Amino acid sequence: MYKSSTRSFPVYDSLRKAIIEQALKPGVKLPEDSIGETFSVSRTTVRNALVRLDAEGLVDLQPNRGASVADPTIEEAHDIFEMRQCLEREVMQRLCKMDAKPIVKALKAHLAEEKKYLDVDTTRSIRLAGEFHILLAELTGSKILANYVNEIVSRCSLVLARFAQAHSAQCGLEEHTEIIEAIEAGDAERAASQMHTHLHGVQDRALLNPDDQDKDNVSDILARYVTHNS
Amino acid sequence: MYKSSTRSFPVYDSLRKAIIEQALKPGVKLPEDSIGETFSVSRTTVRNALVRLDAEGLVDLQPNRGASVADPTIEEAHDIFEMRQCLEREVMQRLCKMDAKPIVKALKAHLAEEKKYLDVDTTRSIRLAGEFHILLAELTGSKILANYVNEIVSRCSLVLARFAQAHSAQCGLEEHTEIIEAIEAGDAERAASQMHTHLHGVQDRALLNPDDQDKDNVSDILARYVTHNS
DNA sequence: AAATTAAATATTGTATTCAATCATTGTATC
DNA sequence: GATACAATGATTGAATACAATATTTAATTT
Repeated sequence: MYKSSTRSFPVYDSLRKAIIEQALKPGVKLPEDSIGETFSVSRTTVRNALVRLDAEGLVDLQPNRGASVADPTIEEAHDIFEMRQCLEREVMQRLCKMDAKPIVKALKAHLAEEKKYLDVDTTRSIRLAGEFHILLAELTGSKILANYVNEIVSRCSLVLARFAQAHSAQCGLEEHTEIIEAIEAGDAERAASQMHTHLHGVQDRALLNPDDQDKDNVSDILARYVTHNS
Repeated sequence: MYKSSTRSFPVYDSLRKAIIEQALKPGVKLPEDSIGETFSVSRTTVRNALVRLDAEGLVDLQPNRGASVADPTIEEAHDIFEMRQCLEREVMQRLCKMDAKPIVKALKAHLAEEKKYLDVDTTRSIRLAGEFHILLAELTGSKILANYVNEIVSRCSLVLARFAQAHSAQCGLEEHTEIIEAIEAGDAERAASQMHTHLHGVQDRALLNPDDQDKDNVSDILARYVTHNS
């Protein structure tokens, strides 16, 4: 998935995770210097990571003014969710045309994992909920589609970080279960509609009564993400 | 759209155009040195452009082995076209929910341009045909969707460069006309189906009897793209 | 002659350096 | 007290330099 230099990958990956897990909030400045110090790499290396994150829409890079965590407007927020609806509908339709057996097996395994950490490890729980959607996309067998879904799910996390009140908008486990059942039945119509309802729920809880957040500093937050593997 | 350093933009843009216009064929190596010389910039600057192009899927960046123009497999080629179908269907559905008047006006203006250069300037003609699809996406008002379409259209050019025999697979003007008519009628079903047929035609002509191409060098080709503003 | 190894060359990875631009603070003026 | 300006400091832009890794060529061995 990611290529390019060995050293910039950890920077890219840590920043990405920190943004998705909402430790780095939208609008926070990302100075090359301090990030470089945190990871003991040069600015050159940091910059590569930032360019990539900018291309993925997680970071906003402005000439001569540096990088900051992307800070979507409410319009962009809606756009992003609408795009996600489109992509995940496609995922549902494709999955329902395929052999359900191995797909359902993989999904149920993931669901078990989700259950396991529910009310135990919140951070992990949130991550797993997101990864459920990515797994769905991967199971279509299309790397391109999976990439797009991965990207849009990340950007949705960003939107939630920006507009939702703390963790109000999370994936419901039962809804994931229902989606799996629809796929098992090979009912594309139902699967797509379940997914639509599911995502719409998340979106509504997030965007109906948006709650403006305030930002804070970087270095200490980021420090916790250094070599924070898995 | 693109941000980041002033100097790397021309490099990014020229490479992008050269790849899309199929002057730089899939698999061709893109050494940082020679590209830097062509644009009179340092490798640092070139590299930024390459990282970005890699993120967009037009360039393949491998650790310690440099960059080359992406060289999609036949499976990826199908994936890319399928993805494009998905995205452009979305575009059609959105456009048909909107006020047709200004949309149709913009599209007809573009179509006139396409007609103007047909059989006159082949390169321009091909570019305009691609831009018709991008214009459609932009008219939805969603920057995110427009970006995705832009990206996927570029990647389709790459696929055509890789598998189609020279210019066998081009957009038909009449088909663009029919799409506009469907939008004018506000008939989402028909618009989507027209678009599907249109794209399927291009795909078929390209991927049914794929024709392996051979590659050649970079510098002289790129030279024609330096500050090729228009 | 074919295959292996070793040396030389070319290319990329990354840090460092200096220049250019932006942000901030302090000062003067109205 | 508010605004405009100037000087300082901080941050980014981009080239250079050196290290690490690949690739090519030549030499050696079988």
